[in-house]
Amino acid sequence: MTNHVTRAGGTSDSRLTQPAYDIDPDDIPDIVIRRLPIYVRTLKGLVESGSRSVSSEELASLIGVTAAQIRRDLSYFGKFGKQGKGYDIEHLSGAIEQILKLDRQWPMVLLGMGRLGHAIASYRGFSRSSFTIAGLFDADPAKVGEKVNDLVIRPMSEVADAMREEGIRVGIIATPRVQAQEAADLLVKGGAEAILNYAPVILRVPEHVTVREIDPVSALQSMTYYIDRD
Amino acid sequence: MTNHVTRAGGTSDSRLTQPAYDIDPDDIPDIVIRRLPIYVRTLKGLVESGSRSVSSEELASLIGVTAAQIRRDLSYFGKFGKQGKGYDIEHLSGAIEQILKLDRQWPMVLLGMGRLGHAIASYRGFSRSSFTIAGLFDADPAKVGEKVNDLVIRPMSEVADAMREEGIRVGIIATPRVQAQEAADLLVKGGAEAILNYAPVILRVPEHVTVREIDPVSALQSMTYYIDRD
DNA sequence: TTACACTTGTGAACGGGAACACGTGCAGCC
DNA sequence: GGCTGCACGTGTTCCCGTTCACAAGTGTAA
Repeated sequence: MTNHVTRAGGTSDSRLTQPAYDIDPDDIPDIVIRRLPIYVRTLKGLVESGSRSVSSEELASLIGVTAAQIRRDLSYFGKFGKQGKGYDIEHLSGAIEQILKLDRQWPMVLLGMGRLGHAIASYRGFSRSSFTIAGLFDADPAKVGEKVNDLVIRPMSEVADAMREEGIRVGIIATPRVQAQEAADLLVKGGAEAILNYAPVILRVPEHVTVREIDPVSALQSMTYYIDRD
Repeated sequence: MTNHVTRAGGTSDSRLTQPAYDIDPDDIPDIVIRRLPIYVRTLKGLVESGSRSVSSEELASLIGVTAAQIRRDLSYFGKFGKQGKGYDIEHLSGAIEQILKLDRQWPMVLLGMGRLGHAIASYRGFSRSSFTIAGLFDADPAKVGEKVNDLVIRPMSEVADAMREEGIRVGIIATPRVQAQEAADLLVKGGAEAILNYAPVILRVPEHVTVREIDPVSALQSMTYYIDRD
């Protein structure tokens, strides 16, 4: 995690071009990075509604944060707005997508093809974004060979090789809890740099690998704390 | 959100009893609350492995946080440990479950019975915890009447009434994006205090309603930022 | 019984992200 | 074309969660 973020070249949008050289990704709080997808999503909604530009104030009220926070967040990456005018929606949206490297397709492997794995494999939300499930894997020989959405389930042992061959660096873990760490190790062996973990375990991975947890049960378990009456 | 947290009565475990009166839930950072389910989960894992007690140090390294943080987190709710000894695993686990109100069953309604809704309805992770899906709802008349795991899909218009009748205060939204706010409004109307939202939208809800987002696409989109090479 | 090793609970210090507040520059209008 | 006002970008302040550090309590062993 020591390279620089916004690559030269890319789009030919010459107005509103930001410098954005010499930004160390490590200097930007992760919390800021996690807000960026929300900004993109909201901006795309605004495009649909036909707007050309937004102020930080409007965007903020749409998202439910403060305008100052949006301005500060964006300032980490450059200058995207015009004083007195606001932000050009399409431009800003594109710029953030570029920052997040969403201006390309990301193939992913999916590990664990039980009920959850099947559901994820069929989930349409991924394909609508920049992500494609390109490989399905399961440790159970009985499941290997089964066809799901034009993909054949392959044996777990082949994950690392498949990732290297196909240049895949994003993995999804949907195995049972006890096999999740093992799955993570395989992903790391295959060169994974990003892991989406649906198993309720804290994974041990090297420094350079990012992990995000999807944990609906924890989410529910923390919400009940706030429920008032019995 | 102005009542007090740890109710009197409950378990009869008289050793290691903490005071815990006069704790205002609002005074405790939400981030702390969100860590508690992880503590419980880890403690339960330790029970299985046969241990009797843990130190904050051990627990911390298991979870991947600092020992000081665990001690501080727990201190918001009372005194659960013994100096020189650590924490009694079973007791601490039970105490946190009580704090989170996991010492009972929470029935939930599930709104939106598309692919995602079906997957959630069949998800075993909920039933293994303190949560049960008690009602399925969809706006599409064609889906109404369909039976899924012993439950019949009911029309969306009946949500609020059903919740009040059955005393349900937790809802899951699995509708398409554009119907999610509408679904949230119905849940609020039915008296929901906790909403688990799988739709990629920011929901507008009254102050006293807690919402947690499950958003795998955002998670992926923020991770690609950190991926190094092309 | 005393000494010692261990670990908690918490006051105090620290650090980092959020919010404030304003100088600056662009836009639009008379 | 000059003037007015709006909204960005950012130096500064503030706040809150995290970490430090240690006094005090507990168990063990000689």
